[in-house]
Amino acid sequence: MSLRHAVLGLLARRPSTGYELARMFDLSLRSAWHAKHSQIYPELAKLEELGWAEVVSRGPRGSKTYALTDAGHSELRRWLVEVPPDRGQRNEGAVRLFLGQLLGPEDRRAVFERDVAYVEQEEAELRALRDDLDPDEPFAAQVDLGLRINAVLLEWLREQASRD
Amino acid sequence: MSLRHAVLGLLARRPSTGYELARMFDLSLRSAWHAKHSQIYPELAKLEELGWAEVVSRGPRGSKTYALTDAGHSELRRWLVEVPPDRGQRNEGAVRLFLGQLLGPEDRRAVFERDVAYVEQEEAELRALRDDLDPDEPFAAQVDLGLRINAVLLEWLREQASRD
DNA sequence: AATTGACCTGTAAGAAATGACATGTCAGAT
DNA sequence: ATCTGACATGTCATTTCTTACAGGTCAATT
Repeated sequence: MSLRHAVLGLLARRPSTGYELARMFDLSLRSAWHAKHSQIYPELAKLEELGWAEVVSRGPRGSKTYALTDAGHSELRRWLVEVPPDRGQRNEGAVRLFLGQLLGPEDRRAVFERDVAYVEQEEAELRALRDDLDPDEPFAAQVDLGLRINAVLLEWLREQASRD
Repeated sequence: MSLRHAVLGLLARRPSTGYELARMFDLSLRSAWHAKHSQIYPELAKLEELGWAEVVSRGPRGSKTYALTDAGHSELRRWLVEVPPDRGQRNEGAVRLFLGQLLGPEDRRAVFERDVAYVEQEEAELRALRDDLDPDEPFAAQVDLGLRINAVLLEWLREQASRD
């Protein structure tokens, strides 16, 4: 299960509340993993039970900020370094790209143009993110990768949209 | 649920048995969606029940070849064209890339080098696939996209592995 | 003073996915 | 003749994920 280690990894970046983690899954991590708050809160409880995270402070609205324990840090490292990655993925957008060839010319064009619009918007968001990021923050490399992949995807989509 | 439409899409490409579908999920579709045979067989039964697919022939070892019905084709088209894509994805490899920044220089290098090796191998497979593919087969464009994304990923991974 | 919207945490039923179990066929090699 | 490996289909218990329900706080606007 990757959710556990995704949460562990986000907490390693900075101590957070469940609410903040939910937002991170929707924003920075959205092109890698997705999780709802209804999964996150029980998972935080589980991490605490395992001794990998603990509540380090409580906010005025009942919020609980979790941080990794030493055991949590070493578990995260162990997982990243020693556990062979599970390469299987679930990506509906990619399934659609794969199946786009089945459509007739008009439908195909419409579908690819919809995707072009989406990727363009994502590109704008990534650019904005990069521009107000400390350039020597380590996370900048990941944003850069996102931009590069978006660029080739956009080029390919445009080729497909203008095909026939 | 995308599994349903992924199966529908594979059957639209060519009528297949559950066993063949399972292999396609492991091979051609592996970077987009993953499904085990234990999910595929019940799904085929469901598709038949919905009237979207039917058994068109039976092989000597009890195999059943399914094909789309007309209703199945129009459902697939409807989904591709009219249903807004679910952009949420699950990709453990991407989570790991995202979290790689948390590691110390040595661990990070080892992890990125493992990924380089994996992507190189995948690249070789994609090249082989492209080379024995009819160049005007529509599927060739998808293989090409895979190769382009692999290329930028490989470049980025090498940069990361040789950083510091 | 009331309202709105962001913040904040949880639970529970049901759907989807995995891993293990279970069974059998057929072709080719030893 | 036996064995191995690919072919082939299914079920079931458990785990994971989604959707819907449910409740409460606080700051800023009206």
